[in-house]
Amino acid sequence: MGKLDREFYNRDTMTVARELLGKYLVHAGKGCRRAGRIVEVEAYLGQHDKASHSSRGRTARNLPMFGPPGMAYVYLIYGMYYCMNVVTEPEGNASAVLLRALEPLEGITGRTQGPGLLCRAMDIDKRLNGCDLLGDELYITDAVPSNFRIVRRPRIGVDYAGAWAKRHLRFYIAGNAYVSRK
DNA sequence: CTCGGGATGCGT
DNA sequence: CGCATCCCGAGG
Repeated sequence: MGKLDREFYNRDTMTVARELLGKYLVHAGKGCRRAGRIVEVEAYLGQHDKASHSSRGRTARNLPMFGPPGMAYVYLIYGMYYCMNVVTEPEGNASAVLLRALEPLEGITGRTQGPGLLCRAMDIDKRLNGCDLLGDELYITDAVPSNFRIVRRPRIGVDYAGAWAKRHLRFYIAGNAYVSRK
């Protein structure tokens, strides 16, 4: 299974989000390897998206979002969990896809239903912020083809974002047991 | 510098 | 619904 290349990420964010479903997220750490199948994601559509961290312009935290596609944007939330995004679209568009849930494949002990648990189970934290997903530590690979239906729903936890909160930018694999908040 | 709140998850 | 727990980002 090949690693996804730069051009995969350098596309329309909703397309990347949908196509990430079913792919494999791999964290090859020191001596241990963790992997899971991506089953739930959310799209964040650039600076005009009021729910996006990039909506108030470039800041210290969201810097990776403004960089080239194919990089990881990892941030701390509520003082105790990390969330991982993959940066999409050409540099400067400040768009990304949040990885919300995985189906465990390899080396995973904890739960993976939800962005915070996903990062904990995959041992993903601030150290991996800005990491290139075309490198050898953290990356996403193609998967064996499988048929599934994709469900679209409003994103979780962004009620403050007005009209943007209503848009169906959360995507998940229909019927999958590892999807959060079904 | 202070201060309010957050792309969460868990227990009540 | 409350809360843990801490960093970010806005404002003075």
